[in-house]
Amino acid sequence: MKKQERQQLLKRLLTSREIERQEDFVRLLSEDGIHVTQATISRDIKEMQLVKLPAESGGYRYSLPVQKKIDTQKKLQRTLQNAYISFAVQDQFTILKVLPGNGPVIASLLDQMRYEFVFGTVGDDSSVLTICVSHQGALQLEKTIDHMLAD
Amino acid sequence: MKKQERQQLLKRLLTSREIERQEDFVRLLSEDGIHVTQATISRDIKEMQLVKLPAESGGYRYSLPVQKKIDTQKKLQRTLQNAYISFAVQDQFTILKVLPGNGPVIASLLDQMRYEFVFGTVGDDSSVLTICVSHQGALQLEKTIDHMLAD
DNA sequence: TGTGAATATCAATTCAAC
DNA sequence: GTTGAATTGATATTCACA
Repeated sequence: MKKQERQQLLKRLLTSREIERQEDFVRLLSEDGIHVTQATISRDIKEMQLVKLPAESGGYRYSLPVQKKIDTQKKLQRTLQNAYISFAVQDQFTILKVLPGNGPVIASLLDQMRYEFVFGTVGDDSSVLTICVSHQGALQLEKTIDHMLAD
Repeated sequence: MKKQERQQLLKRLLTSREIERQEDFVRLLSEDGIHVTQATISRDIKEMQLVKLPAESGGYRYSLPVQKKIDTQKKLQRTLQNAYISFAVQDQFTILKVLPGNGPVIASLLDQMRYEFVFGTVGDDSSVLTICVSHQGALQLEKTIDHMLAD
């Protein structure tokens, strides 16, 4: 049993079972006849960049890596905090005013976040127009941006 | 100092500092004159659904929640595992054949994943055409899909 | 390099108090 | 409902060795 094969198996387990603890991996693997210790699982998890998430259910779940999304959100937040001027909502539209030069990057980052309430975004030098799926959606976007600015 | 204020502060710290351990939070808060214990931070982290990520640098970082991205990936993987028929690469293009009805949802999920090597995706009833940024990118997409199917 | 055994470190929970 | 102190529980690392 090579490390790589084991790690493939870990991924498979991750999507097919609820893994709360590293010991769960140890147990499930041993049911498949693969005997490793928690120490090895810990190393695998680090290497695979798996994460332990607080689950909605109240417990914890191990999950696949998520680095990119986080990076995007961080960048958007930082950019907003640096460049924000004003925000307005009308119907399903929003207009975000930002410091010159920041419109396109913010529009792009908003796109990348793939908010389900955003239909599309376009940014010129100092404005970002967002078309939301509804007025409700526009309000959600407002809330989201407020949060980022407040954080 | 209310819990909510403290949690806002935690978010701010998260984006402005590198937090490796819960004790880092305790220390940084106490520098701001806010005295709580690791137990409280642990509860905050659970409630805010923060995650401890294996960092590229080798250590660990606490980070903002990431549930949505994970959900998307899981859904894409499950859908692919259910509906996959074949995959082909030519130049910077790929054609994925799937069971009837699954093309649009897979195209959409692929879009949502925002793979940096994918330029654009379009799905009809049973096919998904992806335009990648390069032939290399197309190969990366192939690898990604293979992984999902293998997991 | 990869691993287990033991250990150290870190995180989650319990329990009492407010 | 919220917290700290103490504790338990879980995870990361060290060290020896294959």
